[in-house]
Amino acid sequence: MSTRTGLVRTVRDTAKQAFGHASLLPGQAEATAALLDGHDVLLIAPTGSGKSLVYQLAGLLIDGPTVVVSPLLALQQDQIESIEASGAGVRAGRISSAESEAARREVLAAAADGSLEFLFLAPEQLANPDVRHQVAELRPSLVAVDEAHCVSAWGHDFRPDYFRLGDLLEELGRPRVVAMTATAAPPVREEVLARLCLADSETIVTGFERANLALSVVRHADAAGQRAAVLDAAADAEGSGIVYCRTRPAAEEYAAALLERGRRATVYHAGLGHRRRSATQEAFMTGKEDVVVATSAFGMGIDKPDVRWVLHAQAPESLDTYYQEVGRAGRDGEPATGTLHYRPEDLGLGRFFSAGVPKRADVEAVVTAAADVGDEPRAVAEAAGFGPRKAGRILNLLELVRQSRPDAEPVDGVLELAEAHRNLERSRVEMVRAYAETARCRAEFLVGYFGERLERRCGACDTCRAGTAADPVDSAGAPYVVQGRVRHQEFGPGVVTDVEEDRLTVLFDQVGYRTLSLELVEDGLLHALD
DNA sequence: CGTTAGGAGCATAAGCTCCTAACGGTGCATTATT
Repeated sequence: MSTRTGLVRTVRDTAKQAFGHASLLPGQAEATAALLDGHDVLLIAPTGSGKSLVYQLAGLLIDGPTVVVSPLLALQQDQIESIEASGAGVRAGRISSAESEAARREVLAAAADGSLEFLFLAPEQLANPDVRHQVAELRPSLVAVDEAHCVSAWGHDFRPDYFRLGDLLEELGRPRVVAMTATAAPPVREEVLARLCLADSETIVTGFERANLALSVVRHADAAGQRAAVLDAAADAEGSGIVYCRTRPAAEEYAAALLERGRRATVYHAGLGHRRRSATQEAFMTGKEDVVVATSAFGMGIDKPDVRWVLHAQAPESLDTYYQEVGRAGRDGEPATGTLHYRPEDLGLGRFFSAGVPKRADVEAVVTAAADVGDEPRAVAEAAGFGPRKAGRILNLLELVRQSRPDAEPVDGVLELAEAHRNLERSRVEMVRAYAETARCRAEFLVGYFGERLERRCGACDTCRAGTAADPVDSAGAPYVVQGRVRHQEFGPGVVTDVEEDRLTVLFDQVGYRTLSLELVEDGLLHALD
């Protein structure tokens, strides 16, 4: 009997005694036992699969307080209430801009005397030196990073403190870390592991397949036809559903048109104010509203089991986003649909939103400022005369250059890294095109994008039903295998992410995803490394 | 990158074309006003 088997037994006993769970879901015991065994863990499991229980169990079983890093204040509130109502008899609290100074002192004092086990905060709080030092003095033994894909998705520019999270956790005394997310394609996994410095870690992945979800794509030639088709589909679809739009005006417009057609529809986006947003979410959760027409703001924390359909009025920015959004349909296991209304022109928005390469002069200004005033982002922003976001992004890139290529000239290094990142972002947009235009099984394609393999085609998507989808290629014995390292004469090193009969897709370090014809590659253009 | 709103030009005038400029997503925290 290994110690791991004994630890799994301990975890199961605690789940039963403290939380009243007679059995655990796939991955829960395994992930918790790995933490107890002294490892960091990257846990990739769908929403509703009980990721939270992993850090809750580990938090109870490991001495010392647990810090939970969570991106949204509303999400933190839900989790705190759920812990305090769980029957485990432990307290949870948080530090955020929504609490008074007195409330913050009380929470810190309770954590220090051991009466509060779980302390929630956003990365921006840890970026504040005062808060960070106070939290470090609690000697936290475990850190849970919830929605860990944010490190990659938001860290580069939108919320740069996510990018520094690994360094910030280092200053808490390097506690054990469990990073949790519902989706992470290989480059996202790699980035989360690297940014959070999870060296001696275990990655635990539970199923990506959603057998009850029928995927389809409707292609449009013009915007008017697209709009009409979206409205028809959303007006007639049975049960509750979500319509995803790319812009706020589009969401407003579709919601109004659906209301006019007699559908109980309401709009949700970040321009609407907190009160109205939480009212909309509540109305949707309780079934008072049938349809929510939303931007990507409507997402994290939405766990309504009986969403019957998710409809994308326009192409999403990436398949990572798409899987998250479409995955909100059919959590109850009953049949559900995910339909993408696709017009190639809509991919242009993805290009626009992905960050460009900064100007050389701006990079030079930040490098100079950092040499003068140090690495504190706010100080650098002020010294360089930039806004915090612009300065933060360049500073993040500079930090990466220092870590990965200490001998490089900093300005050139930053520009090269920014270019590689832009290439990756653009290639991810191209993967949306590839998904929309594929003749293969949609589910197989999507699951393959996340580095997993579907043994047989789903049988439920539009291409399977139309008979165009072939069975998955058996790559055993083939020269290129999924996850294998390769080197291309022009594009450099990369990892194979997909193998088809006549072509393969490779994620290159420098240029992102590329789909290559096997025929063209045969003349020594691509070499398998091992 | 793609869409659209608005102005200029044309010139029987009204409405058409052409051009340009502006706009487009996700949230933390902080700060100044009611």
